[in-house]
Amino acid sequence: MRDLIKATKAISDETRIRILNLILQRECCVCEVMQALDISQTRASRNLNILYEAGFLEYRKDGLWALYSMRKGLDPRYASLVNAIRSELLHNETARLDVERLQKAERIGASCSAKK
Amino acid sequence: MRDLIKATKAISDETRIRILNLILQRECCVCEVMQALDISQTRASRNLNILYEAGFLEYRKDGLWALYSMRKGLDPRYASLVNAIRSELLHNETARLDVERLQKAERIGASCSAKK
DNA sequence: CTAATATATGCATAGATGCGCATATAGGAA
DNA sequence: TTCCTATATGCGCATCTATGCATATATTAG
Repeated sequence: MRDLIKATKAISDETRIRILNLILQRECCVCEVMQALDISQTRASRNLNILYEAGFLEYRKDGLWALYSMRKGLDPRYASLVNAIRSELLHNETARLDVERLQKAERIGASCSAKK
Repeated sequence: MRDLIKATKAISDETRIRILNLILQRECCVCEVMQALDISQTRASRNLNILYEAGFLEYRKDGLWALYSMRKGLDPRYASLVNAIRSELLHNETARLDVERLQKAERIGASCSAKK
């Protein structure tokens, strides 16, 4: 019960739904998420961690980069939550634009957008 | 997006998951929910309304009683959320006891438990 | 009409949540 | 070592959430 509540809490937030949308496309690092959603580094990092803690994401380090991807072998219950999100996102304009910006994002960190 | 967030927020709460569990069994009035979960009238009424506003429940009045039931023709996205809950509840002891108490509950109102 | 009863709701409050700022941490480069 | 950079995190604050208490509303009985 606790886990299910944690999972549904995790996806009941617009920022995190948009992040899941990105990671459903491909593995992302924190700075790519920042750029694609145009949000702060803190916000990207914290929300990625919440999705990770809730059981949706895998995490690995590659040098300075923290890489998040969809967790393999997701519990069926969680999978149906992800499916609900997936079908929601199909016709969502914000989600489409986020993915578009993700394609242009570079794997450079917070300092880049800070220089703007 | 707003609707999906509203729906996932609605089910990311233990009280409301337990309420859904009852109503998945059968139509319930507020006082039956109070009795089965052993919670206050305010709490039962408010959480039922949140589930209703989120799109999970149907509402009808029968005399003094407010009757809530699962909404027919639930959007497929919502249905997969409900399925996640359903499979969670299958092996949940609290949920089992709640249903047991629901069977003993009587359609008498708040004053009953207030008299205790 | 009045009284009784089931439910809804305004208000106050404790606790949770989201996020920015500043800073800590960790890995790579020189 | 020292400097740079990507990410994580402590702290504070504004906002949201859940709930109890008291009361309002609505329906039925008499």
